[in-house]
Amino acid sequence: MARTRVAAPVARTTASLGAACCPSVLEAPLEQAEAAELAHAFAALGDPARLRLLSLIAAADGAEACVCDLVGPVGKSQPTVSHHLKVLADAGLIAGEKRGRWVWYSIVPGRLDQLRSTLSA
Amino acid sequence: MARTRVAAPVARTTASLGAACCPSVLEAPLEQAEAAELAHAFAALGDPARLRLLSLIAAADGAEACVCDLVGPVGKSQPTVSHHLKVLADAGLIAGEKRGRWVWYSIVPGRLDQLRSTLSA
DNA sequence: CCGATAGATTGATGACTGTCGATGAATGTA
DNA sequence: TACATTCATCGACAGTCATCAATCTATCGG
Repeated sequence: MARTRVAAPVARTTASLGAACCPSVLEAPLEQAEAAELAHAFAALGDPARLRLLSLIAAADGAEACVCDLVGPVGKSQPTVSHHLKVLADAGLIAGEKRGRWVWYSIVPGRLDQLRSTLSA
Repeated sequence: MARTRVAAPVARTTASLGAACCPSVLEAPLEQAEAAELAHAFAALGDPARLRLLSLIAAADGAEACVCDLVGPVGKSQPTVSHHLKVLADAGLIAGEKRGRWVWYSIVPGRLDQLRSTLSA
């Protein structure tokens, strides 16, 4: 791998979250705002291309990937991939870090756990 | 009275259930078909009204609710609520059972767990 | 500087989605 | 039978979304 990895992509801001951070869908009726926030995140997962991007990033070497490594495998044009990455980033699921000419995307730790916890009773 | 649920998710005490049922987003790159199937389910969760419907059903007495009990709280018209319930049912998240004049919707056990498991590493 | 590369942004387009009023099909009640 | 209730379906409309070609910005190598 010719590209040099410099630093750990993301600094964990908090310890392990997931349980007490966010409302559960099953425990009590959701407020409008809670539902809107959650729906925004799940909608980001509601596209096959974005799920594949997530899994490609997670499975990549060092758990990070640049856009150029994703365009081919996901089978979409570069602007489309860039768009989907932006949607995922806006939902807090991934984060990009520019290093040289490349932008390295990695999965935001804890965010998926957060969503996962909202699906348990 | 109490719904005669099918004998689906019972003897799965080994490991957290769902571990072997469906692909994880984070473990290996998803195939197109897997991604499409998962995205369909997450897309169903990607709407505030549907999340609220889920939580209303889960929190209802007996964990089931008829449409007439949902229209008011969710704040949408009856056809719209009916539409959202259909989307949730098509995603396998809820199931409806007609009893008399009412259709009682309940959350399909295990389906949310299944989705939840795809979000863990 | 110059050309090449990585990636984001813009603009256009076709498809899909959420929404509601009107209507239809079942079911229960007087 | 006639009427009311419950819910699904239909038709229409406005808004959003996924997609790509073209373009723009930033970075690197010479």
